[in-house]
Amino acid sequence: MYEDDNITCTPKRCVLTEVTNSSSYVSPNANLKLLTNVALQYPTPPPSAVQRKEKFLNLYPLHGIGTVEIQLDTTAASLGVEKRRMYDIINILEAMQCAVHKRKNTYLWHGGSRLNGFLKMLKKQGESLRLSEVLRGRAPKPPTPKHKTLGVLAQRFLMLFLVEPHNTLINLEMAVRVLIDTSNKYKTVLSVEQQERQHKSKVRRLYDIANVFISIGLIEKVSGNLILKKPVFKYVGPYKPKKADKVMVATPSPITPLAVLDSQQRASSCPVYAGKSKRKLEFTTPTTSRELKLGISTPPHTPSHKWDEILLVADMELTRINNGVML
DNA sequence: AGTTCCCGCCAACGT
DNA sequence: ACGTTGGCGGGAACT
Repeated sequence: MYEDDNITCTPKRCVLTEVTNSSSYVSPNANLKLLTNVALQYPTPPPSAVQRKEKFLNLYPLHGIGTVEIQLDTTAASLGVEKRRMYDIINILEAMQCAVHKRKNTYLWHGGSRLNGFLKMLKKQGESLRLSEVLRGRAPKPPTPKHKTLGVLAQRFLMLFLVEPHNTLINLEMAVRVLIDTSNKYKTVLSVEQQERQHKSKVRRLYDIANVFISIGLIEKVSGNLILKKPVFKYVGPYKPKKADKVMVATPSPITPLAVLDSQQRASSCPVYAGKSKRKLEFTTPTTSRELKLGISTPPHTPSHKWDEILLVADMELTRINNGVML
């Protein structure tokens, strides 16, 4: 994937004099200038920013290169992006265990070697967090840590897919509602528009995350959705959660988000953000956690019907709206 | 007019 | 102090 993919057609080839209407000889330097000017006459590809992630993964592919060190500053330079943007990418990748923070400015790149195992663990954690139920408004949202939010958000976003039947469609709005704990223990009641801004902000984060996930082939954007105007995503990654057993349509039970649900959260159930050092949030490595054999004994078949999927999403939307109304 | 995402301020943390 | 990370939201760029 190269960034000039955007150029839909190659400009017709012609001699310099044809475009510059100058026929006299010019020095190489002047020639260069001319070329630059000429180049500017043609449609330029958009300042490849969306492709930052692709560029990065081009440099550090998921497979093929072993374990290598990544220097943030030099990588940023070679990608032609500011360093700040490197964090956006690497934090998400780190949350997927593709890289570990080694020391200042340095990450160790593992690529996708640990991905499968990690996905299994994420699924486990997603179950511990009862995300399936949270999705349907039947369980309290897990508390969100205050640090490493991008990484945690990324992990939990992925958990949603892993915990649900395969091919479940998830949209960002819904994910944010589910994943972001809006309860602030300090009665600093956020105004409606504050909540609004916060929500939008989180959706922005999720866009970044989703794009990285797309880049590493974990999810796909499902376009042409006629029912919901917002984009929905589906999991297409390596480790298939489970065979879709009969897509069940969640009961649209409007529930009171936080009132009904008093949290009997157990910290033990979410090792994701264990560790209390403010910044130092290690994401649990599969090596340290005891072996988790996932007993997915879900044989069923019934290849999920597209409409069932859509219904499910629509239903979740409904639930979401219901919840929203009662905020 | 809404969706998607770029960009950079600046705070929180580390040294 | 000063450098490194990264939360966060305005608003540009795209539909």
